[in-house]
Amino acid sequence: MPELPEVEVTRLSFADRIDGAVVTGVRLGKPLRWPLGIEPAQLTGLHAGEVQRRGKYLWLPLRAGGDAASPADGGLLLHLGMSGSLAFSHQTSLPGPHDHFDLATDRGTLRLTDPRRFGAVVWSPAQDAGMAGKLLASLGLEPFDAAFDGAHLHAALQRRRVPIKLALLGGDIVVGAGNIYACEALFTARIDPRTRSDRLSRPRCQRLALAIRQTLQTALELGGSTLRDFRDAHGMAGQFQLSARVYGRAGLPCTVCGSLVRRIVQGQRSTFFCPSCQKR
DNA sequence: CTGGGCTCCTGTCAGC
DNA sequence: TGCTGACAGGAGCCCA
Repeated sequence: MPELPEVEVTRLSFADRIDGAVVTGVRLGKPLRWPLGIEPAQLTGLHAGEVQRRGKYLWLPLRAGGDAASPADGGLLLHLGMSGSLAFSHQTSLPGPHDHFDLATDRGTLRLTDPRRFGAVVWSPAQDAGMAGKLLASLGLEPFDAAFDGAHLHAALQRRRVPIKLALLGGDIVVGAGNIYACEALFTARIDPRTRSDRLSRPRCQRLALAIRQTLQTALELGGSTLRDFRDAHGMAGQFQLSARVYGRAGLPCTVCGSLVRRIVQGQRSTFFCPSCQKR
């Protein structure tokens, strides 16, 4: 589920409220992708800072408080995997079978619900150290970073021979576009998802860079996509899926030309595209 | 280094 | 109604 827009919508929905909260306890459910990496009791008493996002990861700084740096300082790196969602609420119900992490604070409880458990909550001493450092190190540019433009995309793609759709999903060139938004951005840029990355001309890379930004921006404004169960930390569903032009529309007419949208498989994942609008 | 394929786990839905 | 298989928004890891 959660691609950049959903993660950002989630972040925005609780960032103000958790900033400054003091941890009062931690509850763990079933194991997630990786172990927490710290004794849960050691988090009690730490002060939460501003939640940040990097790609599809969230980083919640936790500090001992006071002015001086403390050996206890660090933070939690959170990832929603395929089916995760976060809720931050005062009145937290009894944990259900898919509630695998609760961070109780004096301002409410941050709860990760994740049926498939591909998500993660991992302690690191800093964003650029430990497990977080390792996971974030290989990420590509943020799509809204000024440095991400057609020239950058073109240069990066020159070194790749995989189909462009897979290069986008890789996340080491540009982060944030997952399966839905990669399909949608390629449609907007009128590029066939099977096109070899190194065959894309500079003008087409320019179009694609713009399309990626535009697609993610629109999704953000619509509150993300809710295909099955995505909710932000207020429990709100997203609306982007209603405006998807190719994703999930196999066999339906293209909204631009009327040709039937096709579904193919790339890297064991579905790709949707219009064979008429999108060129190699 | 690149690229391809597998894997983690559970839920849902289509088809029989 | 019940069973089976396909498929699902991510991405690390192993191997050639």
